[in-house]
Amino acid sequence: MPGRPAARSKKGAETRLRIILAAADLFHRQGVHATSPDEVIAASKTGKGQFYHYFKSKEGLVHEVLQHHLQAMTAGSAGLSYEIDSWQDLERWFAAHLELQQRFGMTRGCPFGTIGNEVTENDELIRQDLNRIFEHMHHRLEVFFIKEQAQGRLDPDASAAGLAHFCIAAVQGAMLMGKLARHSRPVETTIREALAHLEQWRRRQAPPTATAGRGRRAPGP
Amino acid sequence: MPGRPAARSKKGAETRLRIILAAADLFHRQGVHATSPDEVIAASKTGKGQFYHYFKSKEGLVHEVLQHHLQAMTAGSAGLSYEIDSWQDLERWFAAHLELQQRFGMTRGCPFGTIGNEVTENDELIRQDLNRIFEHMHHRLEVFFIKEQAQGRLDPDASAAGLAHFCIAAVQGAMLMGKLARHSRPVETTIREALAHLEQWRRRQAPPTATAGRGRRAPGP
DNA sequence: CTATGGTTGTACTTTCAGGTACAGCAGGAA
DNA sequence: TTCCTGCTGTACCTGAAAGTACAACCATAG
Repeated sequence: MPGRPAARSKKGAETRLRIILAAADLFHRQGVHATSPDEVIAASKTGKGQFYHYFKSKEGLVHEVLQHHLQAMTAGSAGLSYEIDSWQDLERWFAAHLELQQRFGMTRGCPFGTIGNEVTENDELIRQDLNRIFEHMHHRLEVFFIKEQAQGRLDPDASAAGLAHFCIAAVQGAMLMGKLARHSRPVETTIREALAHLEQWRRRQAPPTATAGRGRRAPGP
Repeated sequence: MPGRPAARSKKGAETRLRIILAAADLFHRQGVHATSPDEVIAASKTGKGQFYHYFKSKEGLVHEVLQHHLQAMTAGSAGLSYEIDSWQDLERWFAAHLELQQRFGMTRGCPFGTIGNEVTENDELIRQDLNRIFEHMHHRLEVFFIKEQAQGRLDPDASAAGLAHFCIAAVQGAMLMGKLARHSRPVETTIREALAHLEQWRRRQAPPTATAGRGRRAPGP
């Protein structure tokens, strides 16, 4: 039970949320290290009193921001939908990342990747928070792939978990490239290739007859 | 012509290099923002005098570190070979990233990705340095793919530039995931899928007869 | 109305990041 | 030798980042 992380009145909850949202935006724009409490305070139109009333430290704020993101993801209220129940949803999920990048003039990456790359060996708590976020994304994707396999719309030889990692990694890496290039082409082409790869696994029931083992599996160990 | 970026004596050059190498390692471990000049000075066994004698500011040091990396890449003296002249070389290139991650106990990502995600709109110089580094990697890969196409070992319909982006993004994203998960599985599986995707394009001359247009192309616009 | 507990604003403190100033040294050229 | 120039060490300075202290507010339960 930490200091006093929660607000006990409606007004307090609003203030707290304003701080979290302002911080989330600043973290996305410039990362955690480059963002000072004073900046967050200014952006959220609050004061130092409130800040340290609701968050025990800057690290505590980061933690709460990530918790907020995670909650938004699970609740479906995130800016980007992680409800993936069809291939079309999956394509939308990819496209949403491209749009996210474009929305900020190609100057930002993924909020989680931005924060994630700042993590060091001392930031255990934050690292775990981020890991949970990515595990959640991974889980959503994996479940979708497994379901598709069960429905016979995805090669049963495919590794659902592996494909999920692959999708996330492609998107994360692509957004980094796009941000550094200040261009959306890296994102577009990477997404295109990633989708093409999924397309390969898709609808390939690997009839045990002819084409089996013709190099379609990922190379073994 | 900035202050005095270059060393004029052999001893000076050694000191300068010690600082660059120490900084490169610290940046890789904990990022730029989390690394202070004092830390670099301590790690390189030098003093403030030397530091500001050879580098006009911390940002200047970052720039020089990246230039050093770029030079190492072009000279082939980087820890990781970017000479890609065969599919085996390409597999080695992927594998080298996995080894890099494992060498540090899965606690670090790619040095460039780590720095790259810290870049904001104010760090134009650094952003351009990083972009050049990634462009260099991209160019190496693209040239390889083009050559393979010329040799008839890669589908001429493939986008060499797109595949290059795809490879880099996959590796970058994978290393971020691996660092956050403190595990190498995300990297392994992502690399596996990426290679499987390349395998698809490879040796597929798309004989204009039978299999043409059977969903192998990336989806068009 | 008045305590009581949550909420808010302001002033202060501490530490450290980043950088300057400057003095001393070293080693080759003249 | 004595310069001259580059190299090295130390002391110092300034501002900002992070956090503390505390007083005042307000809302409402009793």
